[in-house]
Amino acid sequence: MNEKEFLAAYNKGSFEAPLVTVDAVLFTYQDGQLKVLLVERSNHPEKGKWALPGGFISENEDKTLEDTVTRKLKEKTGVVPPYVEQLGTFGGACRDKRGWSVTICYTALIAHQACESKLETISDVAWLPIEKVKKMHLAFDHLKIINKAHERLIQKALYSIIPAYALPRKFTLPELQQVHEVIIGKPLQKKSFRRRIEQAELLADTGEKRTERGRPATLYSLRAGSGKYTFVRNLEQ
Amino acid sequence: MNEKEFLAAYNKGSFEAPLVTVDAVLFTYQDGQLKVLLVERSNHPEKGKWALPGGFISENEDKTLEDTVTRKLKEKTGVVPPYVEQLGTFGGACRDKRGWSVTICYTALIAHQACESKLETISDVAWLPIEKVKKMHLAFDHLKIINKAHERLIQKALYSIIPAYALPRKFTLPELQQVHEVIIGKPLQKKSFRRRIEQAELLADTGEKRTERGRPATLYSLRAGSGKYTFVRNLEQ
DNA sequence: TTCACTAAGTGTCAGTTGGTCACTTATGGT
DNA sequence: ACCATAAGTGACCAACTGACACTTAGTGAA
Repeated sequence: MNEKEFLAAYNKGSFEAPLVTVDAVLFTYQDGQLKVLLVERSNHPEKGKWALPGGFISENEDKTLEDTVTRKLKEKTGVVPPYVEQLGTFGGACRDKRGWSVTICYTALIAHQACESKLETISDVAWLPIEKVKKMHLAFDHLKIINKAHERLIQKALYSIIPAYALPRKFTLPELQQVHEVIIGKPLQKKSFRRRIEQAELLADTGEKRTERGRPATLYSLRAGSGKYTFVRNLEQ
Repeated sequence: MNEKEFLAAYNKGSFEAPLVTVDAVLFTYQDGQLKVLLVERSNHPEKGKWALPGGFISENEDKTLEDTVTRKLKEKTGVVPPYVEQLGTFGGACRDKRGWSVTICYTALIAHQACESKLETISDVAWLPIEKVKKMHLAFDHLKIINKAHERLIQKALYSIIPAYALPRKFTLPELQQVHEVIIGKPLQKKSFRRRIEQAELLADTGEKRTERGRPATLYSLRAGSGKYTFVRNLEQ
């Protein structure tokens, strides 16, 4: 079938288009764990199972795919996460029993504190530790998607300071190192970590300190405009 | 609109789903240049303009998105490229005048020799040098997509030997270096390049040599099973 | 006020990697 | 036999990274 034939069938409605959704793997750091935001499905198929937050494109409200994902995340968390990046698109004939489906997935990071109030008002949404999630049986192929998002996040933790977006605006270097360690799953050398971060010149010293047992730690924030230049070495993506 | 309402509208046909296509940026190395395979559009919209090869998902023929992209590339080149990787998905309300559209894009590499015979039989398909393409006015947002694919390919040329897939099965290290240099757009140091490649242990010495002025060059081939382990350093993608 | 405890942050050295460039090697042609 | 040409290597230096001991700045108890 060529393009002309396809479009003729499509316009007649005699062609079944794939179901298109936009989903997000939203990470945060809470209680020393890396957590993922999941939603309990209230509709068939896969009713009752945990799934990634997401939904259908709204041709009225959305101009871009990013509009869709941020709209959906705002519905669940009340805020737009500071970091959102496309992860990949998963599609196929068998991933949804209704037939061919395609989901465009995003990875996002947020400080859990930023959306605490909203989350308390919704019962079917929860932060779940990624280690626990990996043993669960999620809806569709969402576990595969989460695994891919985690793999990518590990790479980012090794070569960038993007994990900082999982923390509140002000944070200490030891805190940031903990986030990296939890993401990667193994301890990092303090000196090497700090060197890497400092060389990147992507953090701004707020001048403030935080004290709680031991020497006070300097509070840093992500430098303005570091959105696209968050990489420590001259790698990209 | 929640999921239930959406699905009700969708099933009634009262909801206009986005037009979903799968496209590919297929690169090759020919005559000292990096080239991209483009197709001249024979249908509205954008009729007559050059566009990326691609098309609609066939719910009969395709089980996965990779099936769609390889099927489409085989239609144009006669063969399935040895390297195909998802690049990203581009969607929005304005990129196609017909309304909301989504295109899932792939990057692919192939030796131009592998598809020469087929290409001679199709008149509206051509290898165009990327430098020329960047100054052209392509259909839809395809130039933006090609630029993104090129940026990603540059990163791969810096840290992997994936560009080897743009060459025939057997090639010399100086040839591979040329491909990398053309992709990156600047010369590379011979010794550093060779060290990087050798350390990766991803090439197999075929035992053969190729002579044409000067000392004969050793012919290498990509090691079997190096498909997913093509990276020189322990980076990922 | 002094001392112990804790955790942040630094100094330093050794091993590794990467850039540079001159050198050697293998071939064909004069 | 020698030269031209291009492949492939040796060797040095600078930069980066890991490892770990050390110093520093705070709290709280004697």
